[in-house]
Amino acid sequence: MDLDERKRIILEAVIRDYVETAEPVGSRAIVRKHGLGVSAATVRNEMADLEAMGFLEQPHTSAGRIPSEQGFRYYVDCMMAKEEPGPEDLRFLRREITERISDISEVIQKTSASLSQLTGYACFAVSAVLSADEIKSVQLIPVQAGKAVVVVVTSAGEVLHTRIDIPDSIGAGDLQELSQLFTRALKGTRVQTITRTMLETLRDELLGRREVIERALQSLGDLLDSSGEERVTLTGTLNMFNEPEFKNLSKLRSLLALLQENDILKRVVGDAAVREVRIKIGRENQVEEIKELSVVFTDYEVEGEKGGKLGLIGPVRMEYWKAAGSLDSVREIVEETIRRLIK
Amino acid sequence: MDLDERKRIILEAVIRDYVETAEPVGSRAIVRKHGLGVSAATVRNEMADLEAMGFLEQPHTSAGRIPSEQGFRYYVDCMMAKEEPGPEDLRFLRREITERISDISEVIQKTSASLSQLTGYACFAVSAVLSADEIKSVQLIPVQAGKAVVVVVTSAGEVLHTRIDIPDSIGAGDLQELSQLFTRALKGTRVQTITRTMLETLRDELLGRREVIERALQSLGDLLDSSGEERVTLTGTLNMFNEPEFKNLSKLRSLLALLQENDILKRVVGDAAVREVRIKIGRENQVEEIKELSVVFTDYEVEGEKGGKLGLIGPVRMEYWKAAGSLDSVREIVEETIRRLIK
DNA sequence: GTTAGCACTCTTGCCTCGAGAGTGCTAATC
DNA sequence: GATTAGCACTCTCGAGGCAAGAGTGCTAAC
Repeated sequence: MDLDERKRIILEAVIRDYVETAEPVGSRAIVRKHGLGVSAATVRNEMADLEAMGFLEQPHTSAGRIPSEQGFRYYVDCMMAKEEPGPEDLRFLRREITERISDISEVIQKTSASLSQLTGYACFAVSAVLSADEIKSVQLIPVQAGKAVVVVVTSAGEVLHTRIDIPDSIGAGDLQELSQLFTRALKGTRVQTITRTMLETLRDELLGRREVIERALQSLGDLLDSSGEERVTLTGTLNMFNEPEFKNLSKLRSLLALLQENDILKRVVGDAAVREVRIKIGRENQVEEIKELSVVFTDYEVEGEKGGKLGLIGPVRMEYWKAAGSLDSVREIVEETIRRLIK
Repeated sequence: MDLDERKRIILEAVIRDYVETAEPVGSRAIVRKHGLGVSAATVRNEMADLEAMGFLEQPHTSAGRIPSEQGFRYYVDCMMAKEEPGPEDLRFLRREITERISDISEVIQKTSASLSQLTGYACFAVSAVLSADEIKSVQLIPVQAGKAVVVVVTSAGEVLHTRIDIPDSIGAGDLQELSQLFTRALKGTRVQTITRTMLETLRDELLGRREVIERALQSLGDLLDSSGEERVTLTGTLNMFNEPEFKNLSKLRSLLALLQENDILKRVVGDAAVREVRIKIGRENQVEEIKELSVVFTDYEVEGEKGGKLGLIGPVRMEYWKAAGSLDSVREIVEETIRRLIK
């Protein structure tokens, strides 16, 4: 479906004005603002065509037009130029994301926070599972009679830990020895590739202190499993109070439901990792809860491997150009920052 | 200011009905529901008295009465009986808070979540700074060339960690040796009592590997400082959507502002730790942002020492009796659980 | 001290009406 | 054939009016 030049200009005008004002856009307003050398009547005819094609719609006769989801889709696919953040904003992002950062989850956290602040939309991040991440150390630290803490440190500087019970017969020296055994056995192994079977094999090799090993291995397994879980961060939801579409509680509620249900977001963004900005507009989202919202998101990679996801959530009437541009810039920054962290 | 029996009954009736329905309560409704052997006209006279005393107010002539903040205050101070959760709910709380818990912050997290689920209000927790908590181990783990992670484990099973840069000249063996030195020097020391000066002294004792030690001590100090920070957890804010007072966005917004500003809550609850349920109703809160909300909170202690705080946030029209009762019960459970964790 | 009765007040929902904005259509114009 | 001016038409939105409903305050009787 191709549009001639004038239709494209009019479609763009409607979208820009509507995104800005949240009001239906009339033919007069368009000639007044974008004065394109023809009269309002001509614009009206064109708009009627665009409506017939499904790109515009009317809330009621005698209101102006608003872009349909299909209209936004066409614009996003065929006409839109991404808008990168200005130099000032880029400096802000770079500073927030890279400075005073000590591990990856902090990078993600800061990225999400600063991105939502910058764009005025809610921002989410699905954390990376870095397969390049290797185990560096496994320690069993006694903390009280009968209790110890298992601490795993990875090359990215992530620290996983959990408590276990230990029999009284095991002393501090035994634990230290065990720590060394574990560390030696697992050091250099990629977190993702450690399987339960590997741990089983390890158990067989360490038959001596059965009980501790049993528990330690059990919780090690759990720890590593949990590190493989994708964590979801969501920030800036309060921004949305400024959007007029959230005056009625229904959309607001659907948005805030995301706060409680991590799974919704994971379902929205799916598994594919293409390192491009993708846009889902309103009902294009298969997930019922957010059919009234739009999601703009992208994947980041580290050392050529799949990382996590970053995205912005807003009303259908969203500044897709800015959202997409910001995500492009931020992805660069995040990838670089993480690369430096784990290298 | 004393009230005779009948006024007390009427005040209670107004409060109970209003809390339940969120509608102004009329004289007829009271005789119909609580039939106290007098006519509506008599109740009207009494209500006029109560209004004159400042316990009730009218949204407008010819609506029913609603309790004023002062009315709630009087009720809470002089008449209210706390309502503990039923056995079913207690079992739920105990299960949620005590089972499958591995460290204190998890206890707090779970407590907050289950309490907000149970009461239907938003729940917050200001984390404990446990002075009984001792350092058990300090480890320096090399993760990449020039990078190491400092891991501190305490007797309560908390694990603090941060990354530091190390000069290339320092090998894994050196770091291990340092770990032992640090651990030996700090083991058994209470986290709270470690001061910068102690760390300075330690530095002087370890003059040998200046640079690493410098950095390690620096980040150790930072780590311990940050562990002394009170962390704030807030859960169940979505519950509030069900309350009719949040139909207009202003109160909702003030509530959700808490999500972003931890400090607000800290300012509300202050520092005093009296291990009693305290109630702040509406404008009694000095903090501007939540003058339209009520806060019910308490402190918990561990081994006779100040722990953290737990509280519920709701509309002024709140079931104070249930909130207070639940907090009493939950405090018991939390104190016991933490005691078991650190002992 | 209590109650019944009644006039009064205020909200709420519903209706109507006019202003305003924008359209679609037709006929004239370029 | 595309463009435009003109005009009737439609729809929303806010204001104003009205009746119903709920609850009160006051007075006079019990």
